[in-house]
Amino acid sequence: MDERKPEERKADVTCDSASSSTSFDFIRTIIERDRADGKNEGRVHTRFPPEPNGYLHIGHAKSICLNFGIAAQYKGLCNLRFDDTNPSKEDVEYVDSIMEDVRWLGFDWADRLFYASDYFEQLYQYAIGLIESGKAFVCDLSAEEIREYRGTLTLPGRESPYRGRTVRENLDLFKRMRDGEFEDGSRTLRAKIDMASGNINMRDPVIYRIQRTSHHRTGDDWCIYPMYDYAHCCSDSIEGITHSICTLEFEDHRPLYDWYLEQLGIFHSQQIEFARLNLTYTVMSKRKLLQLVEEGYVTGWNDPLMPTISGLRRRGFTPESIRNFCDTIGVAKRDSTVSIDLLNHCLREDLNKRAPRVMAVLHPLKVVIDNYPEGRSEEVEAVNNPEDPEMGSRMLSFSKEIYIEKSDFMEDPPGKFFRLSPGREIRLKHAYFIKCESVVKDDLTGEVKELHCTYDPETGSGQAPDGRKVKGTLHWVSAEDGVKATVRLYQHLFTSEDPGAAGDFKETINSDALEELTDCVVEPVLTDSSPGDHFQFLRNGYFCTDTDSRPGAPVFNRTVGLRDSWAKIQNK
RNA sequence: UGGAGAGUCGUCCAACGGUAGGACAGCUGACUCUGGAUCAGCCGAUGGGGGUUCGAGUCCUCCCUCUCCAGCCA
Repeated sequence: MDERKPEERKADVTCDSASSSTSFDFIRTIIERDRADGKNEGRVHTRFPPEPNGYLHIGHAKSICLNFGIAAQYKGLCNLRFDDTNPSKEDVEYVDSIMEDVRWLGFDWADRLFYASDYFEQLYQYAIGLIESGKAFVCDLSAEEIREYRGTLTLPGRESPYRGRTVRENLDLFKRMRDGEFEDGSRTLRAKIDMASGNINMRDPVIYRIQRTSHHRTGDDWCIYPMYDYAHCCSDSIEGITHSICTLEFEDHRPLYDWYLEQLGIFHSQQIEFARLNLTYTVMSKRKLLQLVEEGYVTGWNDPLMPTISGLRRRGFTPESIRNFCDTIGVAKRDSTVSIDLLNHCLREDLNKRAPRVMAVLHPLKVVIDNYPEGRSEEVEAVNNPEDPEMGSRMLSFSKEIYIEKSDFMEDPPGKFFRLSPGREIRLKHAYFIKCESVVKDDLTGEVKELHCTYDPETGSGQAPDGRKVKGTLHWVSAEDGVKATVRLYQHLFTSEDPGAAGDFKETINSDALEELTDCVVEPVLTDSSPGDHFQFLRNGYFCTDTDSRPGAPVFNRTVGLRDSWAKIQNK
């Protein structure tokens, strides 16, 4: 009984009295029903089946979270299986990166790492069975001819002239295909189904093709390789996969998936299709991502601008935030495009709890505190994270010259500007109130070069003894021990919410997506950070140390900005 | 009359035939040594027409719109 309600994740949701308000997505609904029916003895076994022909992206994360998540929820298993049936596009580089990314996301396939290529011999034997039962034949039509014979979406196809070969002849020819007697592309093994089917996948699909390409795992053992439709369902069957979850574009392939398993009479996995993830301002197809990499629009698969798992990781995303995002978006069958804002929300939610706060000035403006004693410096205490007292505090040194953010000063401010301006007093975070007394400008350009302020020694606690208030609190870095740093700011990679909508997606690439600031000044603690460390740069956003960072020359990526209500006011 | 699938707030996801709910975004306000966080409130949807029913987002029917499929890719 208990195992019928394994909603562990939602266990802490109030389940008051009779009406259990738990709702399942359509996949879990199917699984619940299957379990209730005793199908597969109640077993739940899924798999994540990437083709190693590119890096994983956030869309894959949705599938990974679904497959591994469902397995965990129902105390089942989830395999990692590489769908490596096309050696011309695949590479070990991708195999390695995929494993790294799945692990980083927090999932574990234990000892269940498989490759479709593990099953090549079994698949070959199955194919012989198909030939023997008259369900497959060797076809001598060229690729072009097959296309012609296939018909069109509205017109039925014609049967191959080789469709009537005897079992004996097919067996002989298929063996010789394997033995390498024929040219690449000269023959195929095809299923004998229905050339008039409205479903083009059923018009005698190719099962095996001849291709002399070294395979990254099987080397030159094979010169024939099975097609996806055939290899995938058989692999699922061999592994005892109960629920084979894939994306919507394979819906049309399900009849073929079922056909192969039925003809073969082997364990029948159930294919279930869901809508793939689309994100605003993002392209998600591996083909397009490959193009961005190969044509140099980004620095690589792990460019922080990329929606790849490795790109998001370098950008500073956490696995928790991605998993939480995948839970939040749910799963359904309708095409949808999730707002990138939701991803960013999940990110901030996580980082807000865990990222230590530090001060970093991105666009420094020097401030001289005229009444602060020359040569003196003092230590002030700064909490590391107001959300989590356990993260403790650190000491900062404060002295006569500091830097503040250029945008925190306006000579002639509009009404709702709460920051520094001539004659106005603000608070320096963790330190004193200062008041702007005068402005030093460049004679030629009029640019503000330096501010002269006075501080109130009585306000060291952050409060004024006389009770006077300030509107704003600014972050700052002491000029004396601030460390110079490079900071990379990112915008969306595309200027269009739907990059592919109006023709070529590359035309909507945002050439200003990366802005590199080389004159930033950060707190000295940041010199010790290592790649991947997360921080909140107070009032600026969440940042992480980049892999390009070097001792004495730190580099940070802005992972995501803070919600900025001042920016909203300005935009009105 | 090619086949398959899908239509619920701006966006995602919910709703045994029984008060259309949540999240993000947006807008107010409160609070704050981050214009952050937090809290409170507001805004806002069943593609259309018929039908069944005491009652329809849900069932039937007709229509409309959108997505996918013509690789020896996956």
